[in-house]
Amino acid sequence: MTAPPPAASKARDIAEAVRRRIIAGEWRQGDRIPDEADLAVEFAVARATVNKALQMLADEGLLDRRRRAGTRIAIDPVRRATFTIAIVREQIEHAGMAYSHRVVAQRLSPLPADLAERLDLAPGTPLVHMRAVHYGDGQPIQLEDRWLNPAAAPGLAGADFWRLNANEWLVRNALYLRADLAFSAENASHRDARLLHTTPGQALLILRRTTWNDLGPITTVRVAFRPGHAVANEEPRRRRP
Amino acid sequence: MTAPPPAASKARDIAEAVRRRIIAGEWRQGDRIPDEADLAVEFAVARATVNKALQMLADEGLLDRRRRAGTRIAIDPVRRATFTIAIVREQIEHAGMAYSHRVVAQRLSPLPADLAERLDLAPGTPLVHMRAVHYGDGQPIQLEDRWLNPAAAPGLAGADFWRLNANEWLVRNALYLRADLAFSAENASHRDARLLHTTPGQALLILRRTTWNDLGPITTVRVAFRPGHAVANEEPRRRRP
DNA sequence: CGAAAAAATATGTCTAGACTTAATTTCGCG
DNA sequence: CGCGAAATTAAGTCTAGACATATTTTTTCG
Repeated sequence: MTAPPPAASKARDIAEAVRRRIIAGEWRQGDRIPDEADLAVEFAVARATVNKALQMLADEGLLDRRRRAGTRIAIDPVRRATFTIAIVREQIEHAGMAYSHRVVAQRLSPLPADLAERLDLAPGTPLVHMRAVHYGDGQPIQLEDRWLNPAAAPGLAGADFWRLNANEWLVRNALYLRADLAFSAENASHRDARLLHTTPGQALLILRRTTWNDLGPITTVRVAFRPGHAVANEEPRRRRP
Repeated sequence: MTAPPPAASKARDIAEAVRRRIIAGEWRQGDRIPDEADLAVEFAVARATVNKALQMLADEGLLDRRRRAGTRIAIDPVRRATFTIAIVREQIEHAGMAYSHRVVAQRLSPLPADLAERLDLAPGTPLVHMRAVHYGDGQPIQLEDRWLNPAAAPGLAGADFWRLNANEWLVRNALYLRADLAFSAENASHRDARLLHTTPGQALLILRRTTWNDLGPITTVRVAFRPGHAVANEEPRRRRP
């Protein structure tokens, strides 16, 4: 009736059954649930299958599991949500719009102090600083303000970001090991407003992302979405249709 | 030096090794990587262990796997990030502040049309509408504007939200099966500004969340964070210290 | 040649059993 | 009674082998 079921499997069925028991109040917050061996008998499966099912629920934050202590319903069922950060172009084209982008500025600049701290680099280190706007059907969709660390992205010097899309170049050439990201909101500056075709002061959703690899920080970027844009979570894991 | 390593295991080691090969460019975007059986031989482990490792990377979005077709490096390595939405009180107390909250309004109201669509209910259906402010050390931290569906939350009628924390009551009494959430930004209304001790027009980070169970939509809430607040992702999975 | 049928193959999932490890419980001793 | 050592327990992980299930590739036949 709504979404395609996430494919069945014994493990998923068991996870679902346990989830329902918790929701139905059969097992209550803080309670210990039967151990894997007992559940394996009840559901007539191998213990490994029960383990997989309970791991899923623990990853969601619904269960707390500890060796020897057993599995308990989380006292404060913190819930985790997964957001997918796709390549801008993909996003725009996926929405059926024609993609284009424009590089507004690009030059080697000394790193400001606030970013230096975030990147764990010395203030004043020269990084490539660039700004670009991404358009869908000619309308600005998002604005990126990016600092690139040549030391951590070999080949960067040769890349021509006036023509290429930095986001895409990075995704293809400088995969990262770790990423920090955070959502916040800011009032549009005059520059933001001009580039996004809106008015100064307009509330903008901001995504800041910093990525790292073995060689150090690769890049930090501030993405400002066009007014009204929302970033939503994806449903559990959906297998291909 | 940075974060505690996410605990070792053969599966995680293999995932890490594969990730590094991709990052090092040994295997390139779109390429097929060796199949599970070969990797199992190479790493001298059982195939199930390789399967687990590759599943992890596929969940992250780094790999694309298909039966018979094999495993390929994702062409557009979409990356997924997990955000944890904790209970406000927990969050505030965790930050070392004294928690308090105040219910600003609560009454049965007919559901507005825009929310009716989101909730898949008939417009005008009477739901409980409430607004509350959450404080840390007396300063407003977030503002919630919530609509509750008594039909999906048995026991709601008896709950006293003038004293209890709705967020917490819900978490403890109306666990959900599905949640939609989305981040956006809005300029503070006069009411937002008054309740959050800020000025109208100030950019606010907004989180909208709607939860569902078998009986239908349970609640939909608009959370406005205090100006400057950012919501960050958590690092991969961190086991307890 | 082209379409339908058959074979091959890589991942998906499960099982039974074993060993490891963190934590709790029990026990023995001063 | 208090404390530390030892036993116990439940989850964490791995293995070897099996079967299921999408797909792709090959073969067969009209």
